[in-house]
Amino acid sequence: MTLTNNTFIGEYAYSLDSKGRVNIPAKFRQSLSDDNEGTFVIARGMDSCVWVYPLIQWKDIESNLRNLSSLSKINRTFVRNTARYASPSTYDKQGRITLTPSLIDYAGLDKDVLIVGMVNKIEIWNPTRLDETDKQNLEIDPAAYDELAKNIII
Amino acid sequence: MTLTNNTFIGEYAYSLDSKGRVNIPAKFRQSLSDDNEGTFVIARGMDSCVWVYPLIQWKDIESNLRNLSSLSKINRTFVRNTARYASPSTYDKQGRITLTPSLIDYAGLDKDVLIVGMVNKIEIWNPTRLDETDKQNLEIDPAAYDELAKNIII
DNA sequence: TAAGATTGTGGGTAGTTGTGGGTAATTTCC
DNA sequence: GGAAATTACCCACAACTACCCACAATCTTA
Repeated sequence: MTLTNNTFIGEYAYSLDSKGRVNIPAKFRQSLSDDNEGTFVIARGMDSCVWVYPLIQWKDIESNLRNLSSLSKINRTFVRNTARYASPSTYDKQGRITLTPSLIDYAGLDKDVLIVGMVNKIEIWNPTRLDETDKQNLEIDPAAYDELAKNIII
Repeated sequence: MTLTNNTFIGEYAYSLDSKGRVNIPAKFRQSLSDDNEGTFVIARGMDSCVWVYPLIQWKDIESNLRNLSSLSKINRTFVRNTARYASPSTYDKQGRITLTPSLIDYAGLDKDVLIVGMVNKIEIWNPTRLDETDKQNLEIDPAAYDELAKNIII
């Protein structure tokens, strides 16, 4: 069964090898539309994880960044922080992408990693860090959930 | 994998040699469209770094500058500061461009440099200075940053 | 249940990339 | 016009990356 294109759900426990490669779950690869040419863009997540975008999704972000004038300091900072840690990565014949040392370090990745579908992108986590993040998020203000409920129907 | 033409993302730690040459990352060179004829224009960045534009991108900037009337003092200052330190540089067989002593001095470049993709241009930094700039930018008004992020879905 | 196909993981090899230095051509200055 | 200094071009090497092959475990299908 193939879901909508470029849509990722589910969780997978995979491993990062000595060369910095991680497998992209077969289901995710099948969901990736052909115009991505087997390519993702990896970047720093806002939590301490790696974000993996389909190439065409990233191109949208890129074209938004391109329209920000560098005369404004805040624009420069924003573009730099977003683009700096991003890098394209095409999966190999075995279905793996290669992560950059910088991102492996940022997300604190070790051998065991958790791959999480986030609908329009993918997250790669150190399982321990995800646990910790989960615990912190239990303390979320219930009012924030109410705010969210206005925007989404479940 | 070829991304969009003349688009640069990612971060690279390279070195400036005794002749003032820096390598342009292979991925950046591959992204450069043929009509640039292997040429970049280097200029003073607005932060303390060197800006590197693809030639055709620079030509756009030039034509914008051309349209600024010299009747206004700020226009004159801006045009002068932009044009004054700019100079074209074609990469050699090894993929390196040569920087001018003036720009090396302005950006405080030493042996180790950091090359940052800024989507439509490239920045060359002294790593120490970039760290300092990063720290200063943490004090940026978070509201302004959020405002910016709101318009770009990441 | 058995055979075949698919999926995740590990490692070897050849080509590419970054870096240093040498030589020839060009420019500058006296 | 000639010498010195600068610039541009070329070669060589080491490190790294991307590609390829192999195998084991799992899932699918007959």
